[in-house]
Amino acid sequence: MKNTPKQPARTWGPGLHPARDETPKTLAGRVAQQLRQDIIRHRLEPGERLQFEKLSKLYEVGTSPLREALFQVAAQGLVVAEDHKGFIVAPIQFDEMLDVSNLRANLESYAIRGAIRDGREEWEVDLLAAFHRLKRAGIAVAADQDDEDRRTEWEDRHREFHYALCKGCGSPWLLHFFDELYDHMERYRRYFWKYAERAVAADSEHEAIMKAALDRDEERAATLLQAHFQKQAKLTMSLRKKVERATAEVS
Amino acid sequence: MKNTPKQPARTWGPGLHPARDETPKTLAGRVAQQLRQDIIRHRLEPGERLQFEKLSKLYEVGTSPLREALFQVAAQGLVVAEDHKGFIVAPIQFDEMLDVSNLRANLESYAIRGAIRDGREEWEVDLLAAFHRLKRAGIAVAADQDDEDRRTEWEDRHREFHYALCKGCGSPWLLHFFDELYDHMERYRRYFWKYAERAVAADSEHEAIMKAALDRDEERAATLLQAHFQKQAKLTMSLRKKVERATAEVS
DNA sequence: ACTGTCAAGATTTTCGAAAATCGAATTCTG
DNA sequence: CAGAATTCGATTTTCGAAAATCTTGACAGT
Repeated sequence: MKNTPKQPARTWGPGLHPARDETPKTLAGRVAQQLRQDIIRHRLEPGERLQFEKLSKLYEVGTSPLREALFQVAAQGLVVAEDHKGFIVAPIQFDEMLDVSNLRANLESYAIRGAIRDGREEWEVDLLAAFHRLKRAGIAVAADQDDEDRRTEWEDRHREFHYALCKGCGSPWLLHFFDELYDHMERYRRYFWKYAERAVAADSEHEAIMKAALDRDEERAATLLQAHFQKQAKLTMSLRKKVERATAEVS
Repeated sequence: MKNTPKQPARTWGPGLHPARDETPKTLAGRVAQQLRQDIIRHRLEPGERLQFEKLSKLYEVGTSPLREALFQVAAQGLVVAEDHKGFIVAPIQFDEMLDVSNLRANLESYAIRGAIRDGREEWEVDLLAAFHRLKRAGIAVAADQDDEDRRTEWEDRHREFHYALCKGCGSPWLLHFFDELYDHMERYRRYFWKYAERAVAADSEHEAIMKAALDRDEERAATLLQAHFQKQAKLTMSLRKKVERATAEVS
C-alpha cells in the first residue's frame, strides 16, 4: 500500500474561518482584531484615513504586519482600500445598514429553518444557555442605561444568541456570512447609541423566537425572526432621521 | 459656512467590492487575481502547500505582495492560512460544495425576488443580453465538448447570466456574497469536468427562469431557480460517487 | 482669469535581509 | 528503553530602507 494520497495526509486547516475566539499567534492577526474592534467601537471614525505612519505608532508594529491586517479587515468591508491611495475606515451609509439588516433577516431565517430541521440536542441546549445569558445581560443594562461595559456585555450576548439560533443549521458558509454581517450591524447599532436615549431590549421577542425554535415550529420561528428584524429596521429608520438632523447641524 | 464635514469631502471608495473587472494597479492585487484563477482552474492542486519561495519564483514578486495576495484570497476561502505554518490551497470537500450550492439557491432566490420587485428596465435589458450570450456560448460548447476555451467561455457567460439575474435587487452585499460563492462553485464544477463525459447545458432552464423574471412573476421565477439548483445538486451528487471511486483507486 | 505642465513633498508599495517560530531529529535523563 | 528536553534546519514573519506612485502647488502660456 503506497502512501501517496492526493489530499495531504493531515487534513490541515478547517474548511474556513479563523475561528472567532482563539487569539492569533501572529502580529498581523492581532492588529487585525484590534482594528476591527476599534472600528466597530468607533475609536476610529467612519471615513477616517488610515495612514501607515500613524497606525504604525498606534499599534506599535511595522508596515508589513499592519498592511496585512488592513487587507484582512478590508476583505470584510470594515475598511476600504484603494490602490496607491491607502485605506480608510468604511464610511457610515444608512442604505448599507438597511441592506445588511435585510440580508441578515433572510439569512438567519434560512438558517433557523435548517437548524429546526437538522439541529441536534446540543444545539437546543446551547440556545437555551445563550438566551439565559442574554436575559441576564438585558436586566443589567436596564438597571443602568449609560454603563458602557454593560451595553458591551449585552451586545456580546446578543450576538451569541443570534449565532446560537443559526448554529444548528450546520452550514459553515452561512455562519461565516453571519459573522461578517453582524460586525457591520453592531457598528451601526453602536453608532446609534450616541443618539438613542434608551436601549431597545426586546427580550420578549428573543424569547418567543427561541421557544418557537425549540418547539421545532419552522414557520412560526421564521415569521417571528422576520418580524424581529423588520421592527428593528423601522426603529433604526426613525433614528436615522434624527441622526441626519444632528449631523446636518454640525456642518 | 465652515468647511468641516465629519465625513470626508470626497466620498472615497465605494461601499465595498474591488470591482470585478478592473485590473488592480498594485502587484499584490494582480497576484491575488492570478492566484484565484490558478486555484479555480486547478493549476494549483487542492490541498497543495503554497510556499513563499516557490510562489515568489512562479509569479516573480517579492514576499510582501505575495503575502498580501495570499491574505486576500484566504479571506475568500480559496486558500487556508494557519499562523506560522503557511498557506495551502483550500481542499476539495464535497460537503462544502453542497453547502455552497444550497446557500446560492437561497441567496439567488432572494435576489431574484428583489430584482423582480425593484429591477429597472436596464436590468431587463442586461438580463436579456446575458442570456443571449450564454446561449451562443452553449451552442459553441455543444459543437466541441473537449475544447477547453469554449468551456471557459461558457463558464464566464454562465456566471454573468446568474449575476444579471441577481443584479437588479440592488443589494451590494448580496452581490458580494454572490461573487465569493460563485468562485467556489466554479472550482467544483471544473473539478468535475475531469470526470463528467458531457457538459450539462440546461439552457432551457435558464431561459425559463429569465422569462419568469421578465414576466415579473416572483413565485414562478423563484421556484424555477430553486429547481435549477436542486437538479444541479443531484447531478453533482451522483458524480461525487464516481469521483470518490476514481480517487480511491489512486490511493 | 483659466488651463495645463512640471517639480517637490508626502505616502504607499515593494524589496531583501534579519528575527522569530515551528517540526523533527537528536541527545540527555531516569 | 521510554520520555522529556534540546538543538538544528527549514519556513514563516517582521523590520527598515529603497523604489514607485500619487497629490499639491507653483508657474507659464493662452
